[in-house]
Amino acid sequence: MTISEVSKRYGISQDTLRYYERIGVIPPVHRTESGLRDYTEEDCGWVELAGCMRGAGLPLPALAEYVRLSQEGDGTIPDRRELLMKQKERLALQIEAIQKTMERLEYKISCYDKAMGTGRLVWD
Amino acid sequence: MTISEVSKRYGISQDTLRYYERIGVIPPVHRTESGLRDYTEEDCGWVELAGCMRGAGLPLPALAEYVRLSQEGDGTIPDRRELLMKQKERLALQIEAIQKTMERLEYKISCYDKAMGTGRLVWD
DNA sequence: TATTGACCTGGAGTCGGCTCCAGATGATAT
DNA sequence: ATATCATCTGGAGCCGACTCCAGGTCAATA
Repeated sequence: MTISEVSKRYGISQDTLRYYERIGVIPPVHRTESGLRDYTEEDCGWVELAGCMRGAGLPLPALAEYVRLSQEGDGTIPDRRELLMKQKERLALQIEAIQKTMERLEYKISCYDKAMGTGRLVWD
Repeated sequence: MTISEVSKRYGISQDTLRYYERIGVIPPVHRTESGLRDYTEEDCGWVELAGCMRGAGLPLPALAEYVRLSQEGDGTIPDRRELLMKQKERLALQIEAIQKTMERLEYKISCYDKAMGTGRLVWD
């Protein structure tokens, strides 16, 4: 699979795909004899994982560390588990913060709704 | 209230407080005769709002726009409502993405839990 | 086989969101 | 009065995550 196909498939730019590979967020991708990237399904799996994690705002260095550990073999299983746990907790906190903010926004919006009836805004 | 007090109260550095004011994420803060910042409770309200919104990852330019509109008077009420709605929707999407990622992490972690019993990792 | 379009690398540039610094001025304690 | 500490401004620097570019190679088509 060419880089342009992978790019379309996951909505990640070619530049970003190369960048991810460079910094180790995905392991080295298989190449054709002449040196062009030729993504296997496994390569794609890593791309998809990176896309998912990045979509949630996980820091790339954490992801790169996970990939590095994975390449290193079964000895790193506990470390990898640990890493994933930490990131999960980070995300849980983040969700909390976002929910608090959403409630706040909803409250404000309700004030604006009233204001749009009366023309005057109370408690902004 | 001095900037150092406000900084402690909201856990936002003095530099960041000045920065926020500079880019309009909070409106101009009241000053003493000699030009030192002297935050009123209203000023603090804006700081607190900014802290909450950036905690959820809201882009500062959006926040600045909101502040600008607020300074402009009641004529901008519909615009402000619109702006808040948009950001709320952005946050809703973000929560979805994060939840998807968390499920994924949980699944992976469960695989690692099994792996740590058997010594072998299945389906990483 | 000549051209055109996709892909390569290494490095530079961009953008958001801070963070740090220098040099000046204000406030406080001895 | 003086030393020390907080605060001021404007500007530079930094970090993460891309994004763009130049100059070169590879591949498909006429």
